[in-house]
Amino acid sequence: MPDKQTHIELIAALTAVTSGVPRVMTVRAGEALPSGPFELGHRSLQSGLREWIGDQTGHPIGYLEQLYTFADRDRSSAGGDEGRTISISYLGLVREQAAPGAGRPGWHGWYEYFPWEDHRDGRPNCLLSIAKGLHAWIIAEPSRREHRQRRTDFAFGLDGSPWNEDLALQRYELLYEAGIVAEAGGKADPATGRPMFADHRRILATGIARLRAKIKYRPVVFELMPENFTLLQLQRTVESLAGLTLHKPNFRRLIDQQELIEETGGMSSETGGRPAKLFRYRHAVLEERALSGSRLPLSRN
Amino acid sequence: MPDKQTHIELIAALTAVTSGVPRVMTVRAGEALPSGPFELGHRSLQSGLREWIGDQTGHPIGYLEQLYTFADRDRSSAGGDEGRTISISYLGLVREQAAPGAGRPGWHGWYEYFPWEDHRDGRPNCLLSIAKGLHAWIIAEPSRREHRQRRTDFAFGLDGSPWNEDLALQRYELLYEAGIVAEAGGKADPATGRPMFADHRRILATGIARLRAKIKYRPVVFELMPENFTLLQLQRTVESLAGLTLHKPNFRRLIDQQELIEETGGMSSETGGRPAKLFRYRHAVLEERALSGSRLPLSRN
DNA sequence: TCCGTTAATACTCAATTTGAGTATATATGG
DNA sequence: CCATATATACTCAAATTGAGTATTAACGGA
Repeated sequence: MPDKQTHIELIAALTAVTSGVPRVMTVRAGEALPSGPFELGHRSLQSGLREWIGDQTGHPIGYLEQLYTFADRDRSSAGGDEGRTISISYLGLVREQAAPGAGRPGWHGWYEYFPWEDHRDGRPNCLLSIAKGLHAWIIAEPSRREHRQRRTDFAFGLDGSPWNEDLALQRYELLYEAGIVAEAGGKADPATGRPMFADHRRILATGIARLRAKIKYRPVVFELMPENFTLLQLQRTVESLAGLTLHKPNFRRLIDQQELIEETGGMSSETGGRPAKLFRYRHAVLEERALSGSRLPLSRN
Repeated sequence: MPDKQTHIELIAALTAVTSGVPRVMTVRAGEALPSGPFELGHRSLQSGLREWIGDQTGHPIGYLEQLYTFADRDRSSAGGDEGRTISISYLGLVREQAAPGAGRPGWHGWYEYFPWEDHRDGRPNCLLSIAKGLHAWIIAEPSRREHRQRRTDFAFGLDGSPWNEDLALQRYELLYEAGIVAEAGGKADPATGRPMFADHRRILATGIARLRAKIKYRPVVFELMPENFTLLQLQRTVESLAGLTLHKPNFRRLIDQQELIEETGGMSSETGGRPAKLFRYRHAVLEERALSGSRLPLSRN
């Protein structure tokens, strides 16, 4: 074995929201995330990925954030020992756009891959069969039973725990550990969602969890919105990402406390009710602004 | 050029808190973070790093979290084109311990490298000279003046903006961009802190920012505490990390609302006042628990 | 022994922020 | 002109947070 090369691979979880559905860009008929080698010529990882995405898809990326770097041997795609692959994964946000033409890479809904994550119409039924599978795993090993039970209850909002949308990654990893998900040898079952190549679904879960956490303290949603939008459109976008329904009056109050948006003057009468005011994001003033605050009990001395 | 190898390097920002000072493990007389090549034999990045740290230092790592992966050519240490280095950086937390013996790698205080980050005794004076340097940079380019001013005011809590301890990374990157910091060609000045090799100080800033954000919503402080501790010790540790003083009664209220700790029954009379109850972290019950909640206005339907 | 000092611990109270709900206004399509 | 669908504006109680006060328990000299 003369030349055990290490390959550096960039993987992108690109997300857009169209008509209330958060979608991810895929290749291979929805089975993989777009990825490519990191070329030596690139100035940095980010710029390498940006260039590469610009070429592969027509979509300019507004927002790009590093997710995680993987090199686990036991999860690598090329199982053998002909070198190793380091995968550096990114989350990218793309503005809503017309449906892509034929021949283009496909956009698939998040919740095809994670049906248990969408709670906008209440707890999805697939959670019942998932809970059954998890229970089998919990009782399979008496010595770890209690610990597994606690982790499961916490992650999936069982036995009194509330559902927490931020735990998308923990949930996927628990299903993986329990062998329920197809990538971990589980049997095909619509309740456990559509599998993906290698660890791509895990990367997508990482991206979802990161985005769900981030919309609460940084104004990243606006990277997914068109220039002008109504408050309900904004709310629907956030709801689709969080997989939850929000309280309309309170959502509005929250938004205008932050002073992140301003009226354009225009109105929209798309939806059939009273026409809504159009708003736009106040780019100029607020590029680098934190939303929430300390959560630590400061003393002012 | 036959063999343009890509090197994978692991870099660790290991932190411990001793007697109210957060410290980082360094090598080369405080000029660099410990780092080493990623060997092909390792099962995963994390385990590779754990092994390696275990060998190099006597300290077992309780908590280890990936920070960021860098490959920017213009920040690489070996400036030439003999291949490229990918640096994967980690934040590790180490429990308080007796002072390390001679010959061991050294622990240096965070605030030697970032004197402007410690606000426990009020705004440090070094901020005055830093603000002066930043102002020169702001007015140097009239077309970007307003934008630079806003970013500076926000990051450093100037002109009405409050100081936000979470922005440690933004602050360092601003100083880098402005050429104030020695790594970016700035002149030596105690106010701008002690420089480090290559981009190691940037990695430390990333770790500090991550940890400051994380203590607010995950119980990670306990990774830095001894088995038994008093409430004031806990408070002092949090304060040292955040670089802020906290309001004692409210800190206590916060802590026991979370139900993260329990009394051991013992007392401590170390400090000279009334003896304090000793507490311990409730490992068993709470390994995977989120603290804060949604910040999204849910509807309960 | 008494008194100043240093903490620990226990409360109080007003100001904000949240959660939840109600009321009114303005479109559209029969 | 009315049913329907949404937009927008308020209200109000409950919970959380920020700030401060009071009391208790040790120690170390004078």
